[in-house]
Amino acid sequence: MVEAHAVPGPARDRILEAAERVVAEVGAARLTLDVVAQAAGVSKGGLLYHFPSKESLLGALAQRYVQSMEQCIETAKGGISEQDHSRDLKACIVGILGTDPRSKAMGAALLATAANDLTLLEVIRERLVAYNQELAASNADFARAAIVTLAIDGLMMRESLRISPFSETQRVEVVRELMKIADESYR
Amino acid sequence: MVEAHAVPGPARDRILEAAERVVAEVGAARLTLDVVAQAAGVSKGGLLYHFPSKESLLGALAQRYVQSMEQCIETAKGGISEQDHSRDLKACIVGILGTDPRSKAMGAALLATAANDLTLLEVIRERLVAYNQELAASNADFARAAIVTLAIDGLMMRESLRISPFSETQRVEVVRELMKIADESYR
DNA sequence: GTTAGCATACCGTCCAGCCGGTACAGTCCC
DNA sequence: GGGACTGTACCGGCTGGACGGTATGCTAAC
Repeated sequence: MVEAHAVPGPARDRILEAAERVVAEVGAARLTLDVVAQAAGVSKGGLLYHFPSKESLLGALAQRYVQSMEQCIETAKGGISEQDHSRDLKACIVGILGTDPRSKAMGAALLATAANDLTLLEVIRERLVAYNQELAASNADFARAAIVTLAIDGLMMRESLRISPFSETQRVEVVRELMKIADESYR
Repeated sequence: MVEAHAVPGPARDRILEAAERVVAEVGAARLTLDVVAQAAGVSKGGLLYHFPSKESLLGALAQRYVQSMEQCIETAKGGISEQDHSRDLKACIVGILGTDPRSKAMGAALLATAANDLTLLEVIRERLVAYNQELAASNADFARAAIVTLAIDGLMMRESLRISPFSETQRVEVVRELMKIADESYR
């Protein structure tokens, strides 16, 4: 069972966070309104007050995915020198593949949304398109930088689905090599 | 609606193929036994004769994912020189990101299985672990080669979820660059 | 006549969404 | 200040439909 964390704060956020926990722990198929409500410490009626339908809950999860991504990257930027040419790309690597707990929940949000309705992911696509345009307009080697972002996504997905074959040391190697390729992308 | 393709051949394969079509067209959440049966041109009883439970159907989809992957790669090997040191890795790129229709269905199989029960993906993890061991034992630059495989997965996933931001020409660029990194991995 | 390969009808459960409530904090009027 | 009214936030039982699975019937092949 997914326990109800007595987390304070706005009910809306508690519900979204609870939904991510439910997906991570019992799977996207068991993401029911009752279970989410219980995990969030709210009644079903209370949940439906904030999210009038399951679809709206899933849409909010997709939105949250985008926000978490931006926040993780923004936070990670703080740890990288402003002189570094590949700062943005490295922030993606560190932000998403680092230890930020928000990044762990992102996979759950993506999976839950994707499982129920692919069109709800449009908001994520828009964000990726914007990022892609930035990349194309920058002085980076486009293809090489794009591959870095793809590898980030690939690793995140594998870990969300628990099918990553890497040992801990291998993972460290991979992340370090990603940083190296990020450097190679800018010159 | 998902039309019933009057595809001949063994019913079992027709059902699995139909399931992949259903997921690709209407989403993993609407992958119901009734819909799959209809799409495969079989009755529900007929479907349940071949797959006694939904779980067994999903398990077979995961198996099929592994098989499709191996076949796509094997087929692609034919188009690459035996002298090429990075032949195996390049076969992955071409096989999975190429035009083979089987590779298109793989994302659907993965998504459907993941949405319902992550433990059914174990068979996929095992295959990845095996491949990872091959890679580690080879004379390739491990991290660099691993990144190629991760980027392949990342791109495949984005395209399955229809959130890939790349234009057609950008995609070609990315694939070409992947081939280049594959070469860099072996020397 | 027995088995393989289906089809049809049906059952029980689960779940999304609805609805009739409750509690409470304003706030406007008198 | 106190009654009437309104909006916000939330509760929990209910129901109708969907969906997984069962039970049974049918037919052609061997």
